[in-house]
Amino acid sequence: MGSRVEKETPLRRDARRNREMLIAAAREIYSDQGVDAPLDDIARRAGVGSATLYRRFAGRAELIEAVFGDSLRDILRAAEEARSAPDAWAGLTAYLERIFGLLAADRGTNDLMTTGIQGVPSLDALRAENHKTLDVLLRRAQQQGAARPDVTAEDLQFLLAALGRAVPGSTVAAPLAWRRYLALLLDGLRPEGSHPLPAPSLTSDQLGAAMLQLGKVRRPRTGRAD
Amino acid sequence: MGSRVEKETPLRRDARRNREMLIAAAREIYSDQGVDAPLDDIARRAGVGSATLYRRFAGRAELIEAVFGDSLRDILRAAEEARSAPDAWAGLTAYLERIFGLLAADRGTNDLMTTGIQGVPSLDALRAENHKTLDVLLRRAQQQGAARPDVTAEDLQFLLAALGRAVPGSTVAAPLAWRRYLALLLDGLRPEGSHPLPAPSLTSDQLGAAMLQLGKVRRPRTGRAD
DNA sequence: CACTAACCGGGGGAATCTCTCCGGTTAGTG
DNA sequence: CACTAACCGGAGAGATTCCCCCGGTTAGTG
Repeated sequence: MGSRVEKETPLRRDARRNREMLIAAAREIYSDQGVDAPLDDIARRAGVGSATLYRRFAGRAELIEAVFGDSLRDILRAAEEARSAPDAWAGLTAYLERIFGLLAADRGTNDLMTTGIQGVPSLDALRAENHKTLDVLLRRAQQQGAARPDVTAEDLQFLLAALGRAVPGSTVAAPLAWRRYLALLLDGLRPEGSHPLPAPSLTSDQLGAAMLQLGKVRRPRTGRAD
Repeated sequence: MGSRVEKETPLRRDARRNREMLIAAAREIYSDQGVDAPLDDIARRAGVGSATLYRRFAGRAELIEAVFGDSLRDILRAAEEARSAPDAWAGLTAYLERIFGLLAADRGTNDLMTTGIQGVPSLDALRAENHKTLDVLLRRAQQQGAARPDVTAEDLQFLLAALGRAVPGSTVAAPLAWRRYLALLLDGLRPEGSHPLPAPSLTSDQLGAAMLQLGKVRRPRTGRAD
């Protein structure tokens, strides 16, 4: 993986152009179909052969990194910013609303944030930042009496992934339905009328394992002969 | 798809035996891997050729029906029973706990109840009964002041599917973690400290479409969505 | 115990997807 | 404008999975 010196051999103009076309095509297709979309589809959409795709990117993870690197960095910055809200609950709400908006708008971003995709450096950074943000805001909200004290950042991450994963389904018919479910989730996090939670929260490692599983869902086929 | 069952031609003994072996094998494999497991795997586990499987069952849906018919009928009865609880909230809680227990224990049942698999008659009956149960219990709980008035049965079904879909992931590392998340969800449904919900609830049709999407991870056929 | 309709498993075609090989083409330079 | 290293796309190998065809086998009957 050590191709740290790409600068000394600049790509020829046609190669560079194809690389851009591939990234643009991947961005569109990922947005519609998610990051599991066939790589051949992406190559075709870019108007190049599949060999060219594999020549420019070692595999799916590297293409994802190229496509989402920038937008993930944007989210990262938003997370950092959210942490500075004086009213922690308001900050948490705004942050989650922003995240859900992204999950609803782009299937690829959704896959990235709700499953345990491995091998994308920017994604690891985002996950760490996301955890930190939720942890900080939740703790502060708890101190401020706005959030129930027995809920953890891992709980929030799990629920975010679980709900987020379902969002694209509802988005087809009702683009803004996610607001309703996020509001319901948030109300469950408030201290008023809360009942003690059973079972311990997931550990960070357990959460990672759970999210890895979330991605491994293959589609059930039921009607084959149509 | 008129599969008029001809009871007048009873299966030969070897054929009947193979049929039972196939159902038993499918039950085990579905439980581990979900209902999208390769049919060839099931045939191999049953010790027969794949042709035998296709000879006994028209396709995946018919095998699912044969495997889960009985257990689905059990759930159906439990639903009917839950509706008669005097304390609607207690009934609702008990019902959801029962459902989540099943979703956590069996991946096949999970697929059946959290996605929009088509072509399985028992499943359609179960979905109808499930909706009715949630609707009745929720309304009664609202009248009794135990549930917030602005939540609908469709909301509950959506959240049930969304959370249920994520349960198997957490089950690997922490078998009882789902209790925690169900408790959190339930607290969000209580009237104390609830805030008005934005956006309208999904309609029944929209919910159906959303659940259909939950199962589909990959793109449809060549070209358009079906 | 012989007969035959029903049954059986393996093998293979078709579709899909990942990744590589190879002969032809082109960008950039002297 | 000629040269060549870099680049290109199509074709295809290999894997996976659904589904059916075909020649051999067996359960049940007279």
